[in-house]
Amino acid sequence: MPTPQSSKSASADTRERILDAAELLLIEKGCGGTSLRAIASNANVNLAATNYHFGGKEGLFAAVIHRCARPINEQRLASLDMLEAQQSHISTREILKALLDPLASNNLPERLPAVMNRVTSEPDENLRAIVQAEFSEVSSRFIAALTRAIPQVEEEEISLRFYFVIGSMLHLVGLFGPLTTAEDDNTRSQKINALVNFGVAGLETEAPTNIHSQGTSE
Amino acid sequence: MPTPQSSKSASADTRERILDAAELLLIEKGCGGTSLRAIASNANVNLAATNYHFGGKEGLFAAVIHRCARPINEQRLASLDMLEAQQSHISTREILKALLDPLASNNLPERLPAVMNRVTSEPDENLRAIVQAEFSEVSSRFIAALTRAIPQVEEEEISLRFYFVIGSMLHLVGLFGPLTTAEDDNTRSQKINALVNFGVAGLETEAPTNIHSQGTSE
DNA sequence: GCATAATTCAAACAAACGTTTGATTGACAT
DNA sequence: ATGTCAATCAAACGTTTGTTTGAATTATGC
Repeated sequence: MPTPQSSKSASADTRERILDAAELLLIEKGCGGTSLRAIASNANVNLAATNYHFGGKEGLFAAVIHRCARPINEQRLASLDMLEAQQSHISTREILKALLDPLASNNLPERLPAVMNRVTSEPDENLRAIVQAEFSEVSSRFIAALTRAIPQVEEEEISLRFYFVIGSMLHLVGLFGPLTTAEDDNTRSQKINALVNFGVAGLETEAPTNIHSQGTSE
Repeated sequence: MPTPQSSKSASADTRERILDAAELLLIEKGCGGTSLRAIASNANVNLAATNYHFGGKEGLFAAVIHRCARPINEQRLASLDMLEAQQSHISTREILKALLDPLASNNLPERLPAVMNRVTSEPDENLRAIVQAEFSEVSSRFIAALTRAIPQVEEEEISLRFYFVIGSMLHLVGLFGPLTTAEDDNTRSQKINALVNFGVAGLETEAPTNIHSQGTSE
């Protein structure tokens, strides 16, 4: 099992071509619907190269996830670091913008949102664990920041509402379309902004959760 | 291609056993990860029966989706009908409760939320079309009701926020766990209630969507 | 009871899958 | 030049896939 690391010049091209093709097909066909043969064909490499460089199908998709998630999560954490260094109290809106604005930035890999949307709903146990590990720091850091920003809501409720925002985000990037190469970035950032507004209001609401008959039905 | 309709007595058992097994495996392994052999084995029927009764793998999963989605969507539309018949103005909360409370009701097929969560993120084009057709009436009816309930927000924005709620809902039912047979129904309805509160606040917010620098970053 | 149709069954089909093998190529250091 | 190792290649491995076939079995109508 060689599993070589990225050497400087020789096979770096092949590795990235494989990752590009795998990323594209993962978005279009999903994880289970993408074969190593299709990846190798689209990447113009030999079939065996996929196993040679990534050890197998699972290792390949893990690499795709890592390559996609790392830069956006680093940007999120850097934005949060900057906020926490500059001000003592951070608003909910600032936190959500640090979390969501990177999705509208076009200097990031464009297909990133689609990969996230596809891979967070994979049934495969191992892939789910990889995704969870990739996002665990972002989750805990942002939940902690939101808990400080919204002291009137208890942490457990904040945590739940944070996952509501994540769900909205994933659904939204799914609506971006599977291949939004040159989609109107203006429209995209408008939708991200709408999600920020939606999330701020939802996170900060003090509506009682233990009431039994808030509506008139029943 | 016989594709028989459900005859009264004979093969109804087989059909439902196949649907049950397919539903369970669809939740656990996803659509692409489930083989007809595994379904037939778990259902204690012959492999060929799956193709005989449903015409193929795609027809089988379409039947699973239909059997799962129909009762809950009928309940949603019935609740909305009742609200619209009884009162001239309906609150956002009442509408969201009509949409989401069925997920906490335990007299519905329990595995329904998990099926929805799994199938709404399928890459397969045909399955996505089936799901979309199954939910199109619910979507349009509830968006229309929300537009009337929240006149201060334009319809396009309401539509977008509605899909945020749907995204939160799907993510939440994913958190319910893949097999929540006897999970604490109390906990589940509490989380649904939290989602209602979150959605009401997010839907009704009048935060401007065209502002350029609401936060302090940048 | 008998004919007719619906259903179940074991068996096989071709195709596609992930993975492995062993030879061949290329680059680079000595 | 030569020896060494990383990288690419064609080819095949054994499984598993969805689907089909034709006979056997069961239910149904007369």
